[in-house]
Amino acid sequence: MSSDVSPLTLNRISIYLRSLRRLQRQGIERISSQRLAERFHLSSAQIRKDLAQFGEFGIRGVGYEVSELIERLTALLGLDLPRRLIIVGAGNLGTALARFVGFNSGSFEVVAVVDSDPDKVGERIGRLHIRSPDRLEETVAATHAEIGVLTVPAEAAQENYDHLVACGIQAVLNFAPVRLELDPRTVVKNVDFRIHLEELGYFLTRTQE
Amino acid sequence: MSSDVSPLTLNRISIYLRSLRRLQRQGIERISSQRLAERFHLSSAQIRKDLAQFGEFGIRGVGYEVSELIERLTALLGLDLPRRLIIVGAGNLGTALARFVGFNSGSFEVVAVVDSDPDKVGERIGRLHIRSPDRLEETVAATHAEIGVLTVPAEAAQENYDHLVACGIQAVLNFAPVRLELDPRTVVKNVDFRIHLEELGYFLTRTQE
DNA sequence: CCATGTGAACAAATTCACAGCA
DNA sequence: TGCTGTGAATTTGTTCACATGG
Repeated sequence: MSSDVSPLTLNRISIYLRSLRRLQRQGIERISSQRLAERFHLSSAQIRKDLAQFGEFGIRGVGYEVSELIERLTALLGLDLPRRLIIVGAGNLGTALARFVGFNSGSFEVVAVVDSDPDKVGERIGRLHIRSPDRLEETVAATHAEIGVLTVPAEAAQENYDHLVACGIQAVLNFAPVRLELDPRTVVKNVDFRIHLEELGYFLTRTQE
Repeated sequence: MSSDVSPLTLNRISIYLRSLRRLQRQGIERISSQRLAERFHLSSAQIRKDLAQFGEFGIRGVGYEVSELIERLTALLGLDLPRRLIIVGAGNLGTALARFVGFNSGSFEVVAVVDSDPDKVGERIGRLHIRSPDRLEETVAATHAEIGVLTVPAEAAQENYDHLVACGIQAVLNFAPVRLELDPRTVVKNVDFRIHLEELGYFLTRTQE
């Protein structure tokens, strides 16, 4: 289908959805793009443009039905289906993410943690046992994991990514500070803390001197 | 100064720097934008455009001197100065980040961890004790922390941000899934895992049906 | 009448392509 | 000669402003 939606738009859709859920909790049933924008520091024109890409969700002269819009956006992002995560790399970050609420809420759930260190294999993180990557394919198949989370050191990132791809994983969230060489059949989102820190550093040098 | 550099450019500068350091470790002394682009899947024209914003770093007909370019970019990002981080929120994520290598390498260092839970105050994370936010101003002053890292729940993010700002923090890395209402004297970078997961979810729904 | 949905205007970012210098 | 540095062309993203329809 029309898979050519800009990632910027998609990010904003996530934000709209989150905002709408808040409104819903507050019992608000209808909202205009104008008021939604004011409430959450967004742009009303952009809200309309973004939404219009996916259909006519609003009622002219009235606004949007909160619950209906939530449903539509939820379906759009596939949040009505469960998404199972497999974490590769049980260091500080991997371990924390395995327990992290954001990774275990809504439709997302961590179903497996893998680490190549034999000393770690067998250890427990919450209710999960750390597994060896030797049987990654089996693990992926058994748990129906769809999203791989890479929390290995930079040097090991590419091989682990390749391994995940070989096991049928199509979506990867990469925390290793490397540009991976990508298989075209996958999507990868990079989360790179150091880049953010360095950006903040740049700002601090500008303001301090 | 010319503080109006796009964040996109700045992100790429970080990536160039990282790539150059790798080349340096491999003993490469000179590189052209062309070969740098090939090696790390970048765009050569963009490399030149990005660098040219900050001066004439290259030699026509030859390329760039790796070590010199590293020096210049390091200074540009202020990575020649130490940057101290204070982590606010000692949950799973905050605790992991306090120990995370990426947050304790190069010029970055975690110098304090703060949590409002009295049961946590006094506990140790590595060589740091968790402190109470009551004396945040003192803590910031004593540790010379410059960058605040927000790892508190969404509901608590705004107040903790405001508190950091009141204590003189100008740069914040926000992990809470909220759009903060910003003080204009600060820069904030948001890291929002859920947005990334939802983007991946969108892709999976497109390819699976 | 009022807020959506949208073409048209504008702005930002990227890519192209080449003049100019080592 | 061969690369950088850079205007010009193009693509992408955002904002404006209004015709359209509930």
